[in-house]
Amino acid sequence: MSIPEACLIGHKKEMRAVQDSMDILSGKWKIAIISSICYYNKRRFSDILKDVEGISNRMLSKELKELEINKLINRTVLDTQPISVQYELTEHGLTLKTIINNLTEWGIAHRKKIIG
Amino acid sequence: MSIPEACLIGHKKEMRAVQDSMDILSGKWKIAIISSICYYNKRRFSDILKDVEGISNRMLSKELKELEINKLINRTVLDTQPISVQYELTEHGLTLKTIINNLTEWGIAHRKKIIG
DNA sequence: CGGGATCCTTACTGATACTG
DNA sequence: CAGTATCAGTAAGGATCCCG
Repeated sequence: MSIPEACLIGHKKEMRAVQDSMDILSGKWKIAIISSICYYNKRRFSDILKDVEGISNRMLSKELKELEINKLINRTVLDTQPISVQYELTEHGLTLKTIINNLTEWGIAHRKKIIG
Repeated sequence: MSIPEACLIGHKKEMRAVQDSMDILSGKWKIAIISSICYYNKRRFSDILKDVEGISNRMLSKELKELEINKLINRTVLDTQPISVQYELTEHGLTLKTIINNLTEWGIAHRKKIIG
């Protein structure tokens, strides 16, 4: 992150970038959903429903749709009986892996800090 | 991230860790607020209000309070006329720097991808 | 300047039931 | 199984005014 002297002027660009990320990732569930898919590589609707504690199918459906629109995940209908749908991260979605890992580590560290 | 064969069992622990992080960081503004303070080291209320586009003073006030409760930031009242209040990251809050940087980079990359 | 209080609108969300 | 539809409650957020 070697940041030049432009620091003196401001960080509008960085702030904008963070906002851009959050526009897509914010919301109560998105990160958790992406994590689920990321950790398992491929994941079905009902599996994600179990991974993400507390989410309703209505919300999951909606969030998955948004993630698909933003090209972070791919949706594949499998020809099973009954039907099943598989989600996986796109190449672009995979670039979030670092962030997921950071959040996982930070969550663990934070929990230790709180509990003791 | 060398993950052992425990993969086969599941990733409940990691999922939980991510959720723990998000419980504290989610919300439309928190990450942006932390970024502002992080990038400038010390930042006053009115400055953050300008950095975080679109936030209202009511929301900023509320979010800052929550971040303070979670020990991510410190609040210092400066003895100026009129009064001013400075916020800075705690040691614990500083551990979020990696995540902020990742989000910044990802935001820039994502924008390039979308615009072309 | 840094908020708090009030009011009001919209977005988010869960529960439940239903369909291909 | 993987959603969709409807209903209704809660919470998030904005605008405005006020105060030390």
